[in-house]
Amino acid sequence: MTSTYDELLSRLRVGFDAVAPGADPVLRPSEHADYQANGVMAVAKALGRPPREVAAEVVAHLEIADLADVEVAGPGFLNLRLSADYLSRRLLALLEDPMLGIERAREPRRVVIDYSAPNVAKEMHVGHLRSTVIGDALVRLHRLVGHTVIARNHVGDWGTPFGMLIEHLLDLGEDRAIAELSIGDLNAFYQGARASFDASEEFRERSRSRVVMLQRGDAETRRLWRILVDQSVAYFSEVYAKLDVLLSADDVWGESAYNDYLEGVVADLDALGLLVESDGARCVFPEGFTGRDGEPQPLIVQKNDGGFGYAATDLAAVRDRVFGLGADEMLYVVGTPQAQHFAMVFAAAREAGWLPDRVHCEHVAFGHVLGPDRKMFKTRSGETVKLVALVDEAVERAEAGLVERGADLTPDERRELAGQIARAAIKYADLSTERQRDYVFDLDRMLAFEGDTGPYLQYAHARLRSILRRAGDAAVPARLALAEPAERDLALGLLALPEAVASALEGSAPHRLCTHLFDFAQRLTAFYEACPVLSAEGEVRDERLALCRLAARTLALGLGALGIDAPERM
RNA sequence: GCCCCCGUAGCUCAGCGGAUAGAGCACCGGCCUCCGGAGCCGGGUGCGCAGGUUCGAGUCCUGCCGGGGGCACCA
Repeated sequence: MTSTYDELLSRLRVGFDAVAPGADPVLRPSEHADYQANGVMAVAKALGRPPREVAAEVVAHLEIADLADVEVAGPGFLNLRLSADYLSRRLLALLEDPMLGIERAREPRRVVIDYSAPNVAKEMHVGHLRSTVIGDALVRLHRLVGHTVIARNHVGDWGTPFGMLIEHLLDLGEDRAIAELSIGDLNAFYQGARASFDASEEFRERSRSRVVMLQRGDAETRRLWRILVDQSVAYFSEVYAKLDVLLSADDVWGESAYNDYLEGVVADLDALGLLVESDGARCVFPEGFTGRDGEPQPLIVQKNDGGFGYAATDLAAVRDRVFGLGADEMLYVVGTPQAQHFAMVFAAAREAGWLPDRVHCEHVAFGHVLGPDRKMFKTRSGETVKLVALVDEAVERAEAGLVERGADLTPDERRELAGQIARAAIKYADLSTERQRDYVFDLDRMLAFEGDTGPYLQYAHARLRSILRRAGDAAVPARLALAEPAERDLALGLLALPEAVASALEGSAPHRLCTHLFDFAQRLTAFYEACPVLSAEGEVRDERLALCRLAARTLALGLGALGIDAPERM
């Protein structure tokens, strides 16, 4: 179904084209009307004519009466007010549309989304939260509109630390090591390895030679490495389940997956004449990057010890995703400190011809999670905060809140609901701020049932479901009159969902959908206030129930696209 | 030294070059025997500073100030 916005836009284009072919109508939501078109002033300026005269001419060429009334306002704005007839038709169509008016992509793309990326044998911590949650929302949003998404969890499963980790595994004994890892005590394991490494020259020596054996593909060493990876991935999967994130073990495509291609990357860069040896390292110097002393900035693909830098892995991954997976689009959901690295990798890949212009490639960068002191979020003792601990605490507080409110639930139901509320709180707080910004992690605020929070939106949905349950079956009205302003405002909110989804996708910006859903929930409270539903009669009751059904589905679908559950009751 | 991100109300944050810059929280005052009060209404001259571009700038450009981050072999 074509969205209201697109419908209006294409009608407006006809009028603008008649006066200034190709001009952008600049269609926006409006406080002064339902929508406004701001393009007239620019056109008038270009033509050297009075704006209001141009506006009148544009309006004269419009065929839009079945959709909206148009009125010239101020210096030359076109104010559009959707007709009652159109609104009614549109809402009736939405009742039949499982997508609620959201357009499926005309040309579905293959989108590779790289996110989460924890490290093997290391705890998942608050630093992985944003990548995981934002990545998950982007996966869901792309799938919603019909793109094919390939999730890639670029797990850190390779590199020098594995010598130390494998030796520690041997020192502990396999059974005990597995026991430790399987209960998710990854930090203890890692710190144990670290302690031995720091304490013993003999251990360090073993670790170094173990790395060499690992890189050479020694079978026994690989088997031990595999244990570390498998145990860790199993643990990550538990964390993803706790967060209700779509990632599974099948999406794990760690750094090691590209090992076999690294030499080829270097050889091919060399053959292309892009490789420069500098201080013993083999580097690409992509155009336009300078370092500390104004010198060209290297992207190190092979270190002076012969090992491959992570740039080599990332370049191999780009090649694999473009030519192996046939990606049309690639999103890297990685923190903002990596901005320069990715800019250089993408630039180098483009220079090498591995990243064609047709492939949209974007570093979806995000800011830090801050503690109450506005510094990097740490525990009181200064340690990084485990992701599981974070979620568990949120669940406990949500459950305590349910107990306090005297929710009529069995303990199992209460636990389940507390989990849904806790995840909503954490995810929504993360998703609802513009991603490049840092945000302050404040559980009390994000768990609140009032204000711009996940639980508030869940509540708005549960309240609608409650009304609909009590209403029983209702006839679908033949027409929705929208006699009350609050009904009309709610209807406009329903119609704006496709724009919000499109906007979130366009900017890889889930917060735009969050903003819309919150705005929509506020329209709902105004609607409740002005328009009793169950006590209304006849067609008015049917109409309001239809609006409630659409509203409930809008919230459920919108929250779902963000990875947030919409429970029936709260 | 160079580069990137951020700076909007007391606090947390929206704001796609358009009209009088908004919301939530907190605070104050009102309302409601009403489908879930987890509510509703009212109360506010705040876009870091200075230039510039533009018919129009919180939004774009330049410089500065403040915060965070990056700049050669960790990933």
